[in-house]
Amino acid sequence: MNKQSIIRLSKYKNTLQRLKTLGFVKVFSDNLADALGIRATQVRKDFSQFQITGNKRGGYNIDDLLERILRILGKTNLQKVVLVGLGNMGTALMHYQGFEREGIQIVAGFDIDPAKIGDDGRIPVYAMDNLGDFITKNRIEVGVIAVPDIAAQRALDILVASGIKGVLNFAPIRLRAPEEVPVTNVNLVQEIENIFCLINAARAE
Amino acid sequence: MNKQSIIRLSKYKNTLQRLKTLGFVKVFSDNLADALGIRATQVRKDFSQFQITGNKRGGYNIDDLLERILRILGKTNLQKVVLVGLGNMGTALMHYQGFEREGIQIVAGFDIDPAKIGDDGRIPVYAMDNLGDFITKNRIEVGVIAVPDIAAQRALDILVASGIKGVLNFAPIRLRAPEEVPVTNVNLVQEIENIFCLINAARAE
DNA sequence: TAGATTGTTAATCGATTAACAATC
DNA sequence: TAGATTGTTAATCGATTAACAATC
Repeated sequence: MNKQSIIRLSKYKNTLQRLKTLGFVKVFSDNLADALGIRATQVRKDFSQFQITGNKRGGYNIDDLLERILRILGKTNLQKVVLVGLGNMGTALMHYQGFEREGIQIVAGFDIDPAKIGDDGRIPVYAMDNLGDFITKNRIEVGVIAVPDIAAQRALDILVASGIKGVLNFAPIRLRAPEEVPVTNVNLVQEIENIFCLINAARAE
Repeated sequence: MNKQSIIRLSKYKNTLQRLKTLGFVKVFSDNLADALGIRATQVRKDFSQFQITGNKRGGYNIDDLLERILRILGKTNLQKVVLVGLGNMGTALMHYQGFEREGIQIVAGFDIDPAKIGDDGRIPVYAMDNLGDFITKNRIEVGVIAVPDIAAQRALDILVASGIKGVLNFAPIRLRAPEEVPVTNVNLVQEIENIFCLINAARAE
């Protein structure tokens, strides 16, 4: 229901998976709160929202808890995404190991540059013309946009028209999407600007 | 004062720069609100917080407004940053054009891998051993961490010990830093997980 | 039982928005 | 002047936290 709590859900998951490798069997709201730097009440409130219950006195069973969270996060299956745009950022994302490790698979890349099209044996790269069809045929739910600003809205329109359900956008521009298609923006220039701004603000105090 | 309003400040800046290229001379709180998808009162409240005033009836002069905002954002000078870790993400950031365009300059990269050390004529890459000295000597204020999880805390410690003022961290791990050094995290796996989660939540409703 | 932990209700806090006086 | 827009105060909203009853 609440976007913040969904983000925390993903963090609980990571913490739980680590605790599990350490041999932990149960966990208390207090433990998770410490790990995330929040309050224990918040943890219990979050779980309450998703109808996750624990045992008074006994905390939460990690296996049960993880299963519930993974189901809520939609992680019971492999999560397939397509990548649109193979510039610097796109290429880095393509090679980034972290996704596979978390059950996220980039199944195909798309670019207008013919030189980038082909299959190096890992992830195939197709021409932009094939984007719509690919999404429809393979029922892809999530697309990542890593094209230049000017091409971003066009890319999004194709994704939406082909039935995409959600988008992660790296182009530093506000995209127009129908309400039912969530678009999350990652703007790296802005992130760095914010840090300088925080530094400046601290200096001014 | 408020982190949200600082982030918006950066967005106002982008919008204003675009309006300026279109030949606009003045702008109303309503215009900026539309551009950011927020309310006009919020825009005026933000400006009020930073002691930016406009003209009743006449809106805000774009040049004046931009100058004020750029000063608050610390954009009067070139913003120098160092990049620690030249894996996929680090390399992509190194080649990303968007920073230079906004007055952000990656002045050096650092990596443990000797094969990555050198100077291709654009941005020099040094051994990790030189990181601390470089920051101190060049009075670098912001560092970007793009090393693997396990190396991230160590990298941060060096940055902090050398007097860094703020950090952007791509390692998917919570780093411990002194309170006065803001650390902003970008976690791409988490961003994609959140999208899937939003999709799932929508389906459940 | 005594102590510890959950789950929920009520209070608090902070950020956004509505309302409106000031004024160009 | 009439109309439009700013700047601020007060109301609202949503999210976090404190308090505490339930109970293992």
